[in-house]
Amino acid sequence: MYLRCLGDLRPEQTTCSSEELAAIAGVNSAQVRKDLSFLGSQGVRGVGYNVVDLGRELRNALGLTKGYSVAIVGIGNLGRALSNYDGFAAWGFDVVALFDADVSKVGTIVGDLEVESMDDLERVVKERDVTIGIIATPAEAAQYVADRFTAAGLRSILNFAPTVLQVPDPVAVRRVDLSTELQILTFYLADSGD
Amino acid sequence: MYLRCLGDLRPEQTTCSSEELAAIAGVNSAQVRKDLSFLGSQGVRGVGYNVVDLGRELRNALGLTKGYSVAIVGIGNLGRALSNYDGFAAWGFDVVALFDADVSKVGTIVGDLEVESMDDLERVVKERDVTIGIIATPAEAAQYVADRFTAAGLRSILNFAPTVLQVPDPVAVRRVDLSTELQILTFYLADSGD
DNA sequence: GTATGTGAAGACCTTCACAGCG
DNA sequence: CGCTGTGAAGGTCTTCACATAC
Repeated sequence: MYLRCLGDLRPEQTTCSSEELAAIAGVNSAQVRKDLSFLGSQGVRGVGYNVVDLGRELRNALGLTKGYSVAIVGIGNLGRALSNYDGFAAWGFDVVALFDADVSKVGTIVGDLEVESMDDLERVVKERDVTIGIIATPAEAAQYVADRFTAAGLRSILNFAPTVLQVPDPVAVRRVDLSTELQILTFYLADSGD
Repeated sequence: MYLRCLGDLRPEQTTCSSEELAAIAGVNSAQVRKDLSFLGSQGVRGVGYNVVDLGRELRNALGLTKGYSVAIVGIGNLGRALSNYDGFAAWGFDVVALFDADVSKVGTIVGDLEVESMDDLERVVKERDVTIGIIATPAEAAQYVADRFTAAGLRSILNFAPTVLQVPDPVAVRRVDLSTELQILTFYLADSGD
């Protein structure tokens, strides 16, 4: 988030205070300093943080120094949108493979990639050095895909299916559940008497 | 999340323990009981929670008893995917309006809706009783759209643009940032020495 | 003077452990 | 006996406040 906020600054701005970052990120300035202190002492007292240095250190800590190859399973509306999402490339993420269980979709072209068969998942993951798998399938298929990803050696999964995945310990899963987000909003609506 | 987990149970299952829910949700069983105690005493000692009753109470607390109308601004890949997303309807969310600033998109049909002009936003929001706004625009436009939404009286915004929105107090914003999710995964990768 | 880095305090969230009820 | 509901304990995260450094 802080890395993104740095991008919101005017390009000519060389230095940035915790107060300023806090305002952009919408958090407390003490929070910013605590968080950034994780990187070691990057700031200069009386001045603030050097924008370029801080950006480099954040990228470093996040492991964004090299590119990552991403595979997407489930080429429905969401999978297609993710395949074409510019935001990934901007941060060094490269979508290198698309899969779908539906044989009628296999072979079709989405963006500049061909949809491939689930049969080839393990092979392709290895050949193209995929490190992150995205699940954009219906809920029923998600656990199966997660198992296949895990078997293929992936240790990072982004799950858009509305299910909690069971995965072995070294595998990290992030879940994005669109309906849940809306439900959380309606909770606030109900709470404020609407 | 618990509401979703209830849906994962076998249909004939009338009762469900906190232990069982915890396993499905991937959390501690004490957590489940604490969370559900927010609803008042719904469980029966020695037995568990009545699935139907618990579902009703959760729906109630979340304010999911009535339907909500949703408007989407920004009909790119993501906006289009969201327009067609089945998962919303299943929880009583009804996408009733699509907007885009690009005049060449205005008038085109996406799903069963026509993309409308930003000029009509306030009018349409009122006419169709929209309560939730989804922002699927580029980052640059997001704050402007949020301001328009706020001016139109919306108090719930789901933001897919990679920006922190500044909104007045009664407005609730949830942010879903796809790139950030991937970056969090790479942090774990870096952390575990990959 | 200004802004960081950080102990200490406070708020919040999670887990334990068990009394109490069906 | 089984499982909830919940005080108490234990964590973790956030904020305050100020010594410290430029």
